[in-house]
Amino acid sequence: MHRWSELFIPTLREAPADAEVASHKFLVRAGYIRQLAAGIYSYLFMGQRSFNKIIAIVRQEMNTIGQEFFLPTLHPRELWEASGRWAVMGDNMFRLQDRKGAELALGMTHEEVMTDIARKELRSYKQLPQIWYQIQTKFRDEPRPKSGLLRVRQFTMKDSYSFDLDAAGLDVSYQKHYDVYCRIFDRCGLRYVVVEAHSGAMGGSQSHEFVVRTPAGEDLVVSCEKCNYAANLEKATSKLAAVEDLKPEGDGQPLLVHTPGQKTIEDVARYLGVSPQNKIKTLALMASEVATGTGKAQPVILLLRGDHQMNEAKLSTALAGRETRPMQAEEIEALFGSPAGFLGPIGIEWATSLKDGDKPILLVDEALKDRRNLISGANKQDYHLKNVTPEGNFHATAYADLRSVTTGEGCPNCGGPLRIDAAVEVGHIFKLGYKYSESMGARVLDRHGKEVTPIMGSYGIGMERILTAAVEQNNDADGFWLPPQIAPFEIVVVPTNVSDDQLRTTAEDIARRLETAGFDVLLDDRDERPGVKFKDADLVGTPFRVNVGKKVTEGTVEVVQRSTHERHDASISAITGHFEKLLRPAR
RNA sequence: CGGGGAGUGGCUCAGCCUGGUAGAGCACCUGGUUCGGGACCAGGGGGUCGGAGGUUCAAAUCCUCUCUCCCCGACCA
Repeated sequence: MHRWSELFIPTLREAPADAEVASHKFLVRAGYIRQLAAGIYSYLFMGQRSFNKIIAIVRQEMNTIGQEFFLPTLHPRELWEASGRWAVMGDNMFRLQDRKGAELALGMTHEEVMTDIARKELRSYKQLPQIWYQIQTKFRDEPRPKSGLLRVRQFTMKDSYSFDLDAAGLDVSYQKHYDVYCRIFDRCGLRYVVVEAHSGAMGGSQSHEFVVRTPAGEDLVVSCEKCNYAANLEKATSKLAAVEDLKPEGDGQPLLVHTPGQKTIEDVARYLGVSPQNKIKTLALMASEVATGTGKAQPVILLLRGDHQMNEAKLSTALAGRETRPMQAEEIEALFGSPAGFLGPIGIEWATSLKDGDKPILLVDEALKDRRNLISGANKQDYHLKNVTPEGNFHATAYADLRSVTTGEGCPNCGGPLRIDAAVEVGHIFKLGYKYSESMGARVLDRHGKEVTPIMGSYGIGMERILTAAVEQNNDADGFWLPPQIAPFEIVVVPTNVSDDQLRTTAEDIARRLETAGFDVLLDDRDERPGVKFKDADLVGTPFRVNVGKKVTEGTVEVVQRSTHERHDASISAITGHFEKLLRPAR
């Protein structure tokens, strides 16, 4: 039996001064975790107990579709060179040398190791499909760890990898993961949403994120108030309300107007008495191949509607993964012959395709397509141009979706209003395609004896984020309560006074019977005043409490539901049946 | 990496400006009273004031350098 008096559950009255978000404050106060360094945490008894329950759920569900492995966390450099990611991962990868000076990395993800096994072992289509997973520590040297366990440098991930003969097979593996992830998060008691996501540095074609809405989150998710559309902000699109174009002025050709000192979109719009929606926003960037840093940078000019924001993920997609940085003042002068603030697309010869490496690229957001008589910078200090019409007065290298959706715009499916919420990403599934199997040389023979490259998927769950998200979703001024499935204890039994023999022995008896019935029970046998015990019980995440007090003489105790503070009397003799109904309703 | 903030007992903080015997509350130990929402009384233990260097008769306090942590930004499978 778990007796509080003998356990190490170091609760704190006050939150540590450096904790900001609820989950961080409460996990520390409840004695679940302690910090060792920035983004590095120790799990104490209560934290590890909850964590083990989460792991058990994930393992049990994953075993229905895949096979559990356990891969090394120490990776030789050569492996990462093979996929090309030794350079790509940059400072985010922890690196070290062995005694011989050979270079190693701490694993931040395991595509390389899994693919290495696949390329050495898989020979025939008859061996496919395969789904391999592990629950393992990952190391990422985040530039800025934050928010307690929400963004850390060492964490535990369930990562899985699928190998299929063809795209149709990948669809099946992907869907299996989708379904299993839903079961996992359901069983963990999370309120989550699945959103379309940008596949980012992982590459690949399709991707979904499983996210939990909370202000503490770092992701922004867009969802429709009317239908079930949901997408990460990096991916979300919207329908825009029509904008009325300006009337042409003069002969309808671009018309120079003096705008002294008016640099920002808002300034110019106000000065000229027009809406920013009738303005062109011109952004000047330099693009280069990721990682090499050696290839020459190519100018990329972005045009957006004046009131829109550029979306970096979409830009990265439009540029086929090349990375960008803002142009420096000298580079702007050299290309436009004008200082920033008065830039525009006219008077410059643009590339006709993205491959055309000698000329600057002009990427234009789709929201500017078919617009007329816009106002842009004139590439001349203190001047702007009126009557600027895309394809009439300049030619885009390409049109693309480059802007971020904003609240209230129309859902792309149904037109309903979109909302944007902060969220924590707890799971992510990717269709990787051939990126790793191709670069690392995994091949099998198909049924015709022809050599083919298996197609891959990769799938991750941030294990501690399940705990963190649950705390973010279930807390109040006094502490938090976890869903019973992932709580370190389901029930805490609290005798109000242990020096009263009857209360103490009754509490012991109740705790023992509940434990025998299969519940995780914590008996608070400490010689403390009731108030102290109640406060602690409310703090440490147990969803139910049994108060063993004066009413034992009547044969009853008090059952308190932590989430609502609702309390009701229950008969001592029928206490196990009582909790069977509360906690095991399905049985 | 840019900007901001903070390091004083286990926790939360005061003291620093204006240099002069290191403090409070909580926690902890002992004894007693108490016992349904973080009790009270009495006694007690515990601090290289993040580190190094400097100024000074004298440094938690002033100066220089440095380390660490937190927040905002950049970044982020």
